[in-house]
Amino acid sequence: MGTPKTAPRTSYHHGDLRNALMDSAVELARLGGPAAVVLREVARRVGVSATAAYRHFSAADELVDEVKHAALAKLAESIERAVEAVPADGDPGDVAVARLRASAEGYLDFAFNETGLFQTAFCREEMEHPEGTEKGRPFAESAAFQMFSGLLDEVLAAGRMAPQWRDGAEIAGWSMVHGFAVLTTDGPLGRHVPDEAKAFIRQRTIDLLLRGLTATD
Amino acid sequence: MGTPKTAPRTSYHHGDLRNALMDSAVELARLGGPAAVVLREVARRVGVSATAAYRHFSAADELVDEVKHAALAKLAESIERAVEAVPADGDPGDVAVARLRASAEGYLDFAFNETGLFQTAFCREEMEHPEGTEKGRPFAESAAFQMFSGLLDEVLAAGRMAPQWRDGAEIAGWSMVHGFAVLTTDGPLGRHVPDEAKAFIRQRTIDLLLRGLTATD
DNA sequence: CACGGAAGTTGACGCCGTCAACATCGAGGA
DNA sequence: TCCTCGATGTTGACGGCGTCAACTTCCGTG
Repeated sequence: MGTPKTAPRTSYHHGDLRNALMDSAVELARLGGPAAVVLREVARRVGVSATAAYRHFSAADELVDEVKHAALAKLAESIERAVEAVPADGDPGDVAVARLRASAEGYLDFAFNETGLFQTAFCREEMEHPEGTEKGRPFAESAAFQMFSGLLDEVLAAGRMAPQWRDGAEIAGWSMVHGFAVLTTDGPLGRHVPDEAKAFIRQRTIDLLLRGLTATD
Repeated sequence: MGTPKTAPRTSYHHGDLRNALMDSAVELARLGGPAAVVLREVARRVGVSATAAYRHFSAADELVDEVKHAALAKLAESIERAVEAVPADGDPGDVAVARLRASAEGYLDFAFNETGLFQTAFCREEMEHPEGTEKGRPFAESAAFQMFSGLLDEVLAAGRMAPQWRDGAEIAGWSMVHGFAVLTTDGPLGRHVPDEAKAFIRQRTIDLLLRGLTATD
């Protein structure tokens, strides 16, 4: 525990402490989720006294919130990567649906491959962010949510979705993917379900979602 | 804080300390979620020294886990109540679908009305429970899950669901309802979405799920 | 070149979970 | 009847946590 990762610095001042603390905190979150982001441990790893962090963060919770938003950004990246990897040729409706599906896959890939960061991204917001700022902003304006919303618009425009089902579809769809991620990572399905079963129900869950969104009744 | 809730006891021994601690812990969880279940505070409220709890729980985490399972049981009750309230007359298919819908409503009612307990029910399992015991048992054998599974069987038997979609439907459906509950209680949708909007997307989410499950292709 | 403020340090406080050692009480055998 | 012994509580202490006040170091600017 608490092994310093960098050689002890030479000068009294660090020079880039804020970033160093963030990097260390993100690493801890990656390995152990939000609970692992412990101020004193973060400082220890950077080789600095615990209270030094207070020159850059108003409280430990603020540091966690920064990590949280970094994790959210990485999640958005994972989704975007998956969506962009879908070949754009072929029937526009098929492409739109494939891209939507890919967004769910990217979401779940991140949840499984970066479980600690995923948990941190959705842990309780500790600080109150002022209304106007980037972090106080409604989740509906976040990068990931906007992307998902755009993908649904594509599906609608391609005629693969009944217009009366468009409204609220972001949240309904998000709920399903997120719920599956939560239940199968830190949740009750995490430990007792073998991996191949998880892979099956993962596809099942996405299939069911797409079926609900694109059914033609 | 720390106001004792009962008159200071008269005898050296409490007599029913384990239950008293549990009640107090459940109350704290109800008000503040899993993080509010603090061993010293629980003991303080019961009017007993902190270490007395160690005669009944091996560690603080064990106490939290007990609360967790109590909360899970209450969730199952809420679902059951909602399902039983559905009138059983009319077309069997309609009844089966209505009961399935009611289970989702009962789930979400609990999440919104008892947010602290809901969060506690799904917080990370702190202790390792031995394989065979009631608490080490797979979630798939829990009361709530079994009930949900039975409701899906009813829908299938009533011919309102294509058989090839039955497999894995518990988890897919559970994911959607759970995801919505998580996102709108402690999650990012909790603070910024007004209540009437929540009510709309709540129905939307359930509708989408039922549509996916019962669509006739 | 002095000097003022930004960026680190030390030491302390109260909170937490936990342990070891001690105190109290009630049930059951001598 | 009394004695004892195990179950159940208590006290005091330890280390770890977040945080504050007071002090120190160093760099950029006038």
